[in-house]
Amino acid sequence: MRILLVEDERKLSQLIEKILKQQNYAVDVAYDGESGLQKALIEEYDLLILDWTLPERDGLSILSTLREREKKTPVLMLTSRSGVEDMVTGLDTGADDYLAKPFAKEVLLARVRVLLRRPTEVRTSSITIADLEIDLKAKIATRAGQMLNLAPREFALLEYLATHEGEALSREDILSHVWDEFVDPFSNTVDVHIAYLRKKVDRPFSQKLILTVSGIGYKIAAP
Amino acid sequence: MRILLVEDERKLSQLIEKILKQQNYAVDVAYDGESGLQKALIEEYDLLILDWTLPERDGLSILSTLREREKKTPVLMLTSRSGVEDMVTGLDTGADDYLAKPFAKEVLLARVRVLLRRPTEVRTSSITIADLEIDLKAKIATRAGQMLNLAPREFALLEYLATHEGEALSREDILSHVWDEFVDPFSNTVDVHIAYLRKKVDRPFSQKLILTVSGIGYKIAAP
DNA sequence: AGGGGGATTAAGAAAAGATTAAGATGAAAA
DNA sequence: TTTTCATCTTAATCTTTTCTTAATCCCCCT
Repeated sequence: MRILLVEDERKLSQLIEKILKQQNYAVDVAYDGESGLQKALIEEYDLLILDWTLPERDGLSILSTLREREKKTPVLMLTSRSGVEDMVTGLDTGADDYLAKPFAKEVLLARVRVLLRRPTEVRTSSITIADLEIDLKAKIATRAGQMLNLAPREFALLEYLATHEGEALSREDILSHVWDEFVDPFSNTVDVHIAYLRKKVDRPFSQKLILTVSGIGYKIAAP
Repeated sequence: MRILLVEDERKLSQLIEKILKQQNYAVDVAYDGESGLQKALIEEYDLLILDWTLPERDGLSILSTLREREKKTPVLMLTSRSGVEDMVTGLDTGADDYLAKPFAKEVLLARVRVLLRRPTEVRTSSITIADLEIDLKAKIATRAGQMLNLAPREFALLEYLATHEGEALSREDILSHVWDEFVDPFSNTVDVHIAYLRKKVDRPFSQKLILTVSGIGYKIAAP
């Protein structure tokens, strides 16, 4: 875990650096706002610890600049001010936490741990087959960057095929996974919906992805 | 945004409930640890506010049980203790923040905003989608610089949609995050409020941002 | 030529969604 | 406390989209 500390008071910065390094964090230190901002922009940190009052450029300014530039790194603001106003401003500008000086070593470390465990990367639940992309969360399918306007059942059908890419699926399989129990098992509704899907997914493009497996059923696969 | 408050002191819980509801949050309240835990396990909350000392089961125990069960809902711990020890314990058990009683209203709200904002996206207290801007702190929405006069529930609905930009949300999802536990789950009230919101957000403009995902629900997205 | 998949299409049925109006509710003002 | 006003919910009606049925077409094989 890599942490950038921006703090101009040498005594304090050395102390914090030592505390963090004892915990095996990789720590970079900047002693003024301008160089702190530069480092934060260039390098990829897991956490920034910013003092509020700094020479050149204060912590709040660094923070808002970073957020404008879409930098999502968690930020812990450090301050000697105890005013409610400042704290609210800091948090609303995009800080994730706020710590008033002086603080106990253990409190600092607990806060750091909270902010570092955050990388709850949201797994983008999407499937890609050749130039076809299926975003399961947004319920959007695109091919060659072009949005396909699929009806609910069409999307469900595509989703089922795509989660079994390359696998030949029987009509019964498809029927039982994409339709509910009340559907007539002798109807040709799967064929019809495959046709609908092809009209949108394959017809406008040269590469066909939805393939017929004669005597069996259908499958989807990159060529 | 739906919040569960677990606090046994009636005076305080009523006060907090009022403060939060003024901000258009949907608030459920539990007055002891056991029922609080049950609610937290069953319902989908965006934030839990837990008092440390509670009858039946204390806040820390609720927290650790939830984390064992893989519930990742953000947690704000409330406490009258100011001890460093307790705070460290709370944070390390999985709390995301910690607030010592007594606290200022504005501080509580700032903390709540931090914990409610989108974990993946840039952390600021406003959301922009195309020319639509939503100020989560001031509870103001503007489009093309023009102020939209949204009713409380309309704003809450827009806020929920916007924090999940691009994602198709089911009516049940929406109902459970924008309304509290006493709403009738079979009513069409979501549809109606979507219509209200559209009248203000989309109708006067050419680009439609609030989209229907047939068979699923709704989503908000830039075109 | 006939038969067995399979593909396609149109039309009506069914489901889902949009819109409104009216009454209920609840908070602020008088 | 009563009145007023904005907001919310219910329920009915209208509109749009989606789904299924069933008829026809197609193509390959023997």
